[in-house]
Amino acid sequence: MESSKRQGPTHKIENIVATVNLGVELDLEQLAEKLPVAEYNPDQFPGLILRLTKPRISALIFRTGKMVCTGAKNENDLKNAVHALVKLLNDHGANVPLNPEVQVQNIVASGSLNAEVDLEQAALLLENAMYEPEQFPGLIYRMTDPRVVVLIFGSGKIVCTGAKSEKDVAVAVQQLYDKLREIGVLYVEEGGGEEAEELEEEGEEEE
Amino acid sequence: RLRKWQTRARVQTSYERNFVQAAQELERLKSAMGVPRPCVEQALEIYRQALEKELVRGRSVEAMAAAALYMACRMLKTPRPLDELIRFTKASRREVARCYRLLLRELNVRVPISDPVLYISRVAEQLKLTGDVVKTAIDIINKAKKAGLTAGKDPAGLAAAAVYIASLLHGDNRTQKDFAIAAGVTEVTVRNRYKELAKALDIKIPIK
DNA sequence: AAGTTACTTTTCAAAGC
DNA sequence: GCTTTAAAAAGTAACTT
Repeated sequence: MESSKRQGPTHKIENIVATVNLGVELDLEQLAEKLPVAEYNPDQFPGLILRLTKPRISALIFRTGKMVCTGAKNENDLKNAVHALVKLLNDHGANVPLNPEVQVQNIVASGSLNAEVDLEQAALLLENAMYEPEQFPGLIYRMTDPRVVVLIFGSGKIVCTGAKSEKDVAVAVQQLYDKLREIGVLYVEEGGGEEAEELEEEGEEEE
Repeated sequence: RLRKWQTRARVQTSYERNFVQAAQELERLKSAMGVPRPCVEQALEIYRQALEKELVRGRSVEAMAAAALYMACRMLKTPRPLDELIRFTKASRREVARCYRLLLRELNVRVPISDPVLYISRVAEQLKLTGDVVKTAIDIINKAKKAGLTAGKDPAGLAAAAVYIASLLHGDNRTQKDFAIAAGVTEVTVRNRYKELAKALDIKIPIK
């Protein structure tokens, strides 16, 4: 009589952080002057900030020719953004290679276990977990296998961060789901019809 | 003989001097906040362990002492909100929180999970409420836990709402703001938790 | 009281203080 | 350790209307 239509976990990549080595030293002052959209305050931060609008991707460009790209939601957008940035730099005095080396450093994904989680119980049963509702509503779980950190909320929604590949995210999310089911802290809505005791009279409150 | 004394003094300064500073700071916090003596003693023990494991390196005595006191109060079931502690320390909440996490990870101590019930007595005490109100509030919190309404919520906010509802049920007339201030949260939070609890637990509030 | 905006947590690289 | 970027989750806070 139990329909096993448990959806299982789902997830979506929200942000990819990658480093790019252009291999050439850059004159940030000159670039900042030619690119009015660029932000460059060396006193505040050594990198020049460029924001692309199509897919909203930001780049931090350094004197050494190294660059950090953030905001991409998939590797394809990331590649296109890097190409666009290279062209933009070359159109404004720089001379960088067309296909620089790109390394994904961090992937952030959001998702859902499609089941509510008893965070208090999970905190007691999981090894590397920290749950401090006074400071943050999510349970912080450090996974060692794929080395990632997952924020788990009572609603079953999760955030996986620290992954180096999309596969790591998928593996981590599935492993987390299996572990939480195993220790029995996942609950599907219907569950056992719990009661809500009555306490007093009826009426409306108004001030 | 002089060199021997200097050597001993040097050994003592690395450990003893820091410990004495922490003890003075904890004594100051106790007076300023009205923390029970057992909590200060427990905090001193935690601080001593932190010193032995060299966790105080590169950190301010104040931040580590505040973190130790926060942890001690929770271990002895008389929690004080971190934001309340922060008002009496020079250290930023960021560093105190960082020290607390370091102590949590490096010392093999078990700090009980924040329990809204432990904040009920504090709120009731400040507002001088009756034991019956406290009992009803605890009842409400226990039902809320069973109904899965407490996950991720600030225990102080839950306690404030539970005591507020209990007061209404017992005919007391205190404003939401009174409970919010007593619990150290905003009226908005008390109102949100109150509505949520009253609706989910189907509690009917009598018109006064 | 509703809306906004903003901050809490986690992750990661870059260069320099 | 800090500075800057991005992004999500859910809760709390601080303003404005």
